[in-house]
Amino acid sequence: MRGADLHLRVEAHELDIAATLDCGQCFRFYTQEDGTIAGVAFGRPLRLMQTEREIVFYDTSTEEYEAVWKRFFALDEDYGSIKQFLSEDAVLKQAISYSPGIRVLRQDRFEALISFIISQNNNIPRIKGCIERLCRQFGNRRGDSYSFPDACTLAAARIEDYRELGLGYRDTYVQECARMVADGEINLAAISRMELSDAREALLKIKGVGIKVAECALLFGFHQLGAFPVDTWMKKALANFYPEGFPERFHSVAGVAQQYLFHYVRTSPVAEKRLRLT
DNA sequence: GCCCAGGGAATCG
DNA sequence: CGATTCCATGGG
Repeated sequence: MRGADLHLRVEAHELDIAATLDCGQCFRFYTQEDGTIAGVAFGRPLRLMQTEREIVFYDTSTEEYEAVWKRFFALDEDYGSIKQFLSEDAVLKQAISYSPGIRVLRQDRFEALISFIISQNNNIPRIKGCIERLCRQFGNRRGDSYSFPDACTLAAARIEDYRELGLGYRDTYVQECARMVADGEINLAAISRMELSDAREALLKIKGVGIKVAECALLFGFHQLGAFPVDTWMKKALANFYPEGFPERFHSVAGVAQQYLFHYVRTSPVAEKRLRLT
């Protein structure tokens, strides 16, 4: 049963799907040879195309858009206000103007948690490959691709079945985390309702989840915009731009700021030069 | 062969 | 407490 193509009038500075889906917060979207971007989220395949004035959602419906994609892309949030607030800081203003269409996605919490366990001491292209193989092995077919597997499936799978995926030592972390979720030892729904500090504490009980992975899961999977992941890139950025520490007044949306900064220092040639100065 | 990649656990002072 | 060290894997 095919849906229609939905044309959404959005300017690129409000939502840039290429930057948003390729700035290290999600790992399941790829740019195709025809220029469209395709991937899977919440078990639903999606193919997109962006022009100057609109984004085309192929083969979907207004119902699916309202129920799933609007929320996934945070199009129900006022990013104008957030960006205006963060732009009070000169460095953030620069990072935001470099890629103003980035938004923090609302991803599935289990998928985000497992994905960022896999991300540790790993690079983005290889993380994407690992997750793709995980989905092919344990997920369900959805058109041309596969859904992200659920906790029960990952918990029940044998460790030998993980080995060919190339996760390295992280495979036991993934299996054990899935088991804790499947058994109810970790209640992700309950963590969703917690305040940030309690949610952090809860996630840190999972083996393979340290501070950085917890912050990523909270920001990208639990939509805690105050979560603030610091990886090797962010360490460089903070040392160069904020030697006195990141401004406290941005704490409520520090994660959003982090994502603009992360993308900026990772991909901007200008930022790269500035980072070399110290 | 080396180093690095959106780090974390185990161990040691 | 902080600081090492080891952990699999692939690309540059």
